[in-house]
Amino acid sequence: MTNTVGTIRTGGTVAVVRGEEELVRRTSHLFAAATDIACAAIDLRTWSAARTESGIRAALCGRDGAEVRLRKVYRPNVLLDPVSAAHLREIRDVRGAQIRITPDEINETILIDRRVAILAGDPRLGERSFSIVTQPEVVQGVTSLFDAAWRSATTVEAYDARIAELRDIAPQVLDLLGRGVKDEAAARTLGLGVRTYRRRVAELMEALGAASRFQAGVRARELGLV
Amino acid sequence: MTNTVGTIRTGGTVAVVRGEEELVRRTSHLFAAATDIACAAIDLRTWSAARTESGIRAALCGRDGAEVRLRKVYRPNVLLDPVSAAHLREIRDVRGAQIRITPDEINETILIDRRVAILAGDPRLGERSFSIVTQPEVVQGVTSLFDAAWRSATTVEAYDARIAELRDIAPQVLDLLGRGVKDEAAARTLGLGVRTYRRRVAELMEALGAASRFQAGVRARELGLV
DNA sequence: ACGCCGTTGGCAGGTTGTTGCCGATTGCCG
DNA sequence: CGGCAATCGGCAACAACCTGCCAACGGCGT
Repeated sequence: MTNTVGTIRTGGTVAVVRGEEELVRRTSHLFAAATDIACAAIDLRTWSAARTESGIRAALCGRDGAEVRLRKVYRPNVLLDPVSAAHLREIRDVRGAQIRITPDEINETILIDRRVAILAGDPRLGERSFSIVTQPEVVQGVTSLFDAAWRSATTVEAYDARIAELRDIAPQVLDLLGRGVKDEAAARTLGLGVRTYRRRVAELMEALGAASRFQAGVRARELGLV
Repeated sequence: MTNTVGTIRTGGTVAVVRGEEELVRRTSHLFAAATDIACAAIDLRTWSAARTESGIRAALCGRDGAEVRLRKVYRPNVLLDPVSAAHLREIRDVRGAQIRITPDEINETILIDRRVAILAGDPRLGERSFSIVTQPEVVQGVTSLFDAAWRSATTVEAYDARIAELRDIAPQVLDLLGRGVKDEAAARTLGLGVRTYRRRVAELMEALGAASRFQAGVRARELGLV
C-alpha cells in the first residue's frame, strides 16, 4: 500500500491518499503543529468541509491565532457567492488569515511550514486523491510557485472593492445571459448602453475566471448563480 | 383556501396547489380514469419523480396499456442524459407512450382527456405551484396549443437518429468549450476542420435548446455534462 | 466655480462565433 | 464501375462579441 504517516515524517517521499476523510486522518497532526500554512483553493467546499468539521479546526482554534501564519489564495468566484464570501470574512477576522485573489488557474494546494505540500488530484467523484509530499526539492519547488502566485495575487480587500458594485447587477446580467438574450436587447432591458453592458459581462467573466461565454455559463451554473 | 377536488369536477374553475405531493393527491383519480394523457416537460424530474412513485403509475399499469393514449413532448436535452434517455425508452416501450421532441420553449403541462389541464407555475424552491384547470374554454385553448406543438415536434426516433453520432463527440466538444478553448484550437485538438467543429457546437446548442454559448454552458452544466 | 475623478456610452477596429454554399471525399449500393 | 447519399471542410458574408480610446456627464472636495 501507500506510505504511512510515519514514513512521511522520516523519509522524503510522496504518499497518496484517497478521500478527504483519509487526508484529514493523516495530516491533522501536521496542522496542529504548523506555524505557517499556505493554501490555494478554487472554492470553499474542497478544503473547508472536511477540515473545519474535523480536528484541524479545533487544533487551530486551540492556539493563539498570532502564532500561525495563514495565507489563502482563492479564485475570484468566491466573492460572488454570499456564503463563500461570508466564510472568507470569518476566517480572515477570526483566524487572522491573509486572503488573496488570483485570476490564474491554480491547482488546489496546501503548504505546511514550507516542509510539507499537499496537492489535490483529479476531482474523481466522491473519492478524491491527494498527494502528501515531503521531499524537500519538490516542496521547495511548489513553495516557490505558490509564493509567485501569492505575490501576483491581489488582496481580497482590493479585489472586493473592485467588483463591489458588480455584485449588485450581476444577478440581472446573469439572468439575461442565461436566457440567451442578445447583448443589444439585454442592454436595453437594463437601461444601459451596449458598451457598458459588455463591460459588465467582461467583469463578470473575469470574476468567474472564464475565457469564453460558454465557460462563464458553466461556472455561473456551478455557483448556482443562474 | 383554494378549491377542492370536488369543486374542480362540478364547476369549471381553476385550483392552485402547491407542491407535487399535493398535486398527486388531488389528481391521481383523474389519471386513473384517463384515456388520453398529453404531457409536456422540459426534463424528467418534474413529473416523473412524484408521479411514478405514487399512485398514478399503479393506476396506469393496472390497466391495459392500449386503452390510454399517452403523448409526451420533451426538450431535446433529455436525449443527452443517459438516464433520461433510458427512462424515455422505458415509458415508450412499456407503456406505449408516443414521444416527441421540440426545440421550442414550452411550459410544463399535462392534459387529461382534453378536459383537465394542469400547468406548472414558477419553479420556486421546493414548493412548486400547479394550476388545475377544468374551465372548458381554457382547456380548449391549451389543448390547441399543445396539439400545435405536438404536430411541429419530431418523433423521438427521428430526433434520436439525427443526433446519434453527435452524442459520441459531445463530451469532447463540451470539455473543450468548458475549458474556454477557442474554436481554432479545439478543432485542431479534435482533428477536425473549424467548420465541422462549429457544426458540432451548433448541433450541440440546438440539442440543448440554447440561443447563445453562455446559455449552452448553463444548460450543459445543469445536465452534468461538463 | 473650478478642477478632479470615476462612470458612462458612442465609435472604431479587431476577434470570435454562425451560417449558407459548394466542391471534395468517403462509403455504400445497384 | 457509376451513381447516390452523407459528411467534411474551405470560403465568404454576416452577426455577435471584445476592447481601446475618448468625449461627455455627474458627483465631490477645495
